[in-house]
This record gives sequence, C-alpha cells and structure tokens, in this order.
Amino acid sequence: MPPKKQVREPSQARSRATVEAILEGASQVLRREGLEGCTTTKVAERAGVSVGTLYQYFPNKEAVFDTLIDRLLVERAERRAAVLDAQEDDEDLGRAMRELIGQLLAIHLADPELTHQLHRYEASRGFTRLAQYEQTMRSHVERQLIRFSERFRPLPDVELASRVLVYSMTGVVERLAREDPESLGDPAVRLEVAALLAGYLAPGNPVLG
Amino acid sequence: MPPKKQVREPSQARSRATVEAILEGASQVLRREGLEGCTTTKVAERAGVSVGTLYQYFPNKEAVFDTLIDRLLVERAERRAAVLDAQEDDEDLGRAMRELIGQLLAIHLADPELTHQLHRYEASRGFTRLAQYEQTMRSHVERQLIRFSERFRPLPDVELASRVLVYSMTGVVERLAREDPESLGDPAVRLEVAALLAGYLAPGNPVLG
DNA sequence: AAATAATATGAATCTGAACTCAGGTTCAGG
DNA sequence: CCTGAACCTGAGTTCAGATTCATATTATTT
Repeated sequence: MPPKKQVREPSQARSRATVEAILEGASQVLRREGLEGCTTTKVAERAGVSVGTLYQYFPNKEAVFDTLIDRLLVERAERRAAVLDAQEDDEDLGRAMRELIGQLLAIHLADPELTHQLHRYEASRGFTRLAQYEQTMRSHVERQLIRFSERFRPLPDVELASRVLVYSMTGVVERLAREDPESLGDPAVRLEVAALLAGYLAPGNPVLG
Repeated sequence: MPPKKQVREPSQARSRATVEAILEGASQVLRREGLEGCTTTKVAERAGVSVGTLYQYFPNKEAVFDTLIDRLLVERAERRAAVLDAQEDDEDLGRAMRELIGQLLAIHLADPELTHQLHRYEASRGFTRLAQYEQTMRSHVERQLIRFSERFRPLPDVELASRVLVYSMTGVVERLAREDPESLGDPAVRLEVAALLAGYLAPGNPVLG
C-alpha cells in the first residue's frame, strides 16, 4: 500500500525498514515543523536516508502524507470496530457512546500535533479521505438512532441528527486537542461530551418541536 | 489598518479603491482556487492591477489574508455584539442562544468557501487571531452560565462547559458549511443546534454525575 | 566470486511563486 | 499647463523546495 505508481516495490527487509523510517521521519517533521515546514529533504534527513531514496518508494511528497492518513484512518476504523462489534447487541447505549468518545479522545491524545497536521493536509485535499471515513461512522450512528428510536426524543431528520452528533463530538475533541491537549485525558471531558450527545437525544430535551 | 510596514498609505480615493480591489480579488481567488492556488499574481490580475501595486500597499501576501481575517472577525464581533447587547438583560436565554446560532450560521452561509479558506489560513498561522476571538466569545458564555446557573444542571467546570458549548456549535456549523452549505439556511439546522446546546445544559440531562 | 538485481546517494536540474525596481502614468495644487 | 507627489506597471531577480539521474553500494543468486 505504501507505493503508488512507477515506483519500486520494496522486496528486501532493508527497504521495508527504509519505508518505515521515511514514514516515521515524516511524522516527526510534521509534528515539529508543521505541514508547511515538512519538506522532502527534512523528511529524508530525519529518516536517515537521502532524498533519492524517498522517491524510490513514493512517487511524490503527497504520497507520503497519503500513506500516513491511510494508516491513521485504518487505525481509527479498527478501534471503532473493536468497540462497536463488542456491543452490537448491547443494550447499554450510554456505555457504547462513552466508549466511542473515549476512543476518539485516545486517538487525539496519543499524538495531538501529528493528528492536527494530518487533518490540515486532508483539508488541502478537500477532505477526500476523512469525509469518506466519517460517512461510514455516520451511517453507523444513523442505524443506531433508528434502532433505538423509542429511547430518544422524536427525531424528524435522522441524517441531520447524525451530523449534529458526529460533527459536534469531533468538533469539541479537535478543538480541545489544539488548545489544551492535556485535557483530553481528563475523565471529565469524556463525561461532558457524553452529556452533550445524551442531552441532545434525551426525551426531556427542552427544545421540543 | 490595511498596510503594515514600510508600505505606502493610500491617500487618494483612487488608491483606496485599489486596496479594496486587491482585497476583493484575493477573496475571489481564494474562493475559486483555494488557499494554495491563491498567488499574488492571480490576486493582482483578478483585481485588475499589477503585482507591484499589491506590494505598494501590503508588505507581503500574508498581510492581504490578515486583513481579510481581521475584517471577518470584526464583522462577527459586531453582529454578535448587536445580538447580545440587545438582550443583555433579557431573561429569554433560549432566544439569545437561537439568535447567536442563527448569526453564526448566517456568516458561514453568506460565503462558505471564503470562510473556509480563511479558516485554513488561520490554521497555518496557529489560529492566533481566531483563538483570541473565540476567547472573548467564551468569556461571554461563561458569564451567562454563572449568571443563570440556577436554570441549568450543576456545572462542575464552567470553563469546560463553555468550551463544549462553543466548540460543538462552531464544529457543527463549520462542518455543515463544508459538506452541505445549502443546509445552513434551513431553519431545522438552527433548531437542532439549539437543541444540542440546550440539552447539554438542561437540568434533566441524562448524564448526571 | 562473478553476475545481476536491489537499494542508496546527493549534486544538479527544474519550477513556480514571492517580491523588487527602474521607469512610466495620473493627479492635485499652484 | 507645470511639477512634484502619488500611483501603477510588469519584466526580471531570487530562492526555496520538489524531483531526477548518473553513480556507488549492498544483497542475492548462480
């Protein structure tokens, strides 16, 4: 999956390690210097290889970032699947929700700056990958909203509701990650975000109609 | 306010018009070509002047974007002040909230793409300006949370609550602006966002702890 | 250990975009 | 209707960063 086109496929262990080094180097430079400071030369240098080697396995700079994004999204998807599959038939929605939030928080907490810079890269590409990922998350949310609809207030527009839920959750987490990464680990944060989502869906929501 | 340093201050009406043309040109190019496609040459071309003229009034490209951001934030602050001042002593919190949301929606709806690109520019600058603006908005929210605390559920951490409120609101609005700008005009959207915030604060919130 | 393939190197090339400046054009006041 | 100040022009300069490629090194095969 790393290489894209007209580039060599790493066959020996040595070159596979090189590819990893490049990706790790890119991560480090992204964290330290940000998206605009992340040049191919610096990446190669940090990875302990020369620029030419980078182009042996990646057709261009973007391909490196693309690979990092792919890995990030795969990791998210796997974690999410792990949480959700384990509870597909669980009746405790609240717990599922809290775990989902906790999992999102954990991802951002693990590497707030890199995550942020990769999101910025995604923004420059029109959010192609990220939007697709969120689409599948929203589909899941919609399914649950319908399945357990009797527990919630009437939701005239399930799609809109799923957007509000997902966008508000990610919005809060991403902003906190930027302003105050430490706080992502605070249990209170998870509770408050859970309260946000739960209150929105609650039958007792003040804005009825 | 437009120029920064060692650049000419426009004195005649002609040059003031030129400065406006440059800013308008930059807006158009930002909308059509995005942040990375927005080169000084294109901006000048679109503005109907030559590159040299641009540098007569702006020390560099960033200064142009900075001016646009400043204007955007001033506009926001003014609109917000108009809404809030008119209701400083109003007891109808719900209405104030709805108007605040409506006003934020209106700003994004007015020019979703330009707003988005300017936010991206802000991101590249570490959100210096935007963060400061949001800080004042959060201060206001915190004040209201304390003033009307008896109407809400117990809020152990008012600062965190203000973050959750502001970040979730802006998160939803910004995401919707990207994915489906049309929807920003839909009254249902305003209602749902209001429900999100109200439900979070409601004494009946399911997550009491 | 020679031959071949894989991998690595990094100086040189290419590109495009920011910014400059020497020289024109227009305006305001006298 | 002249003149200095304000304003405008855009080809030319500069430079940083992406990409290439001829060459060198290392691994694998026979």
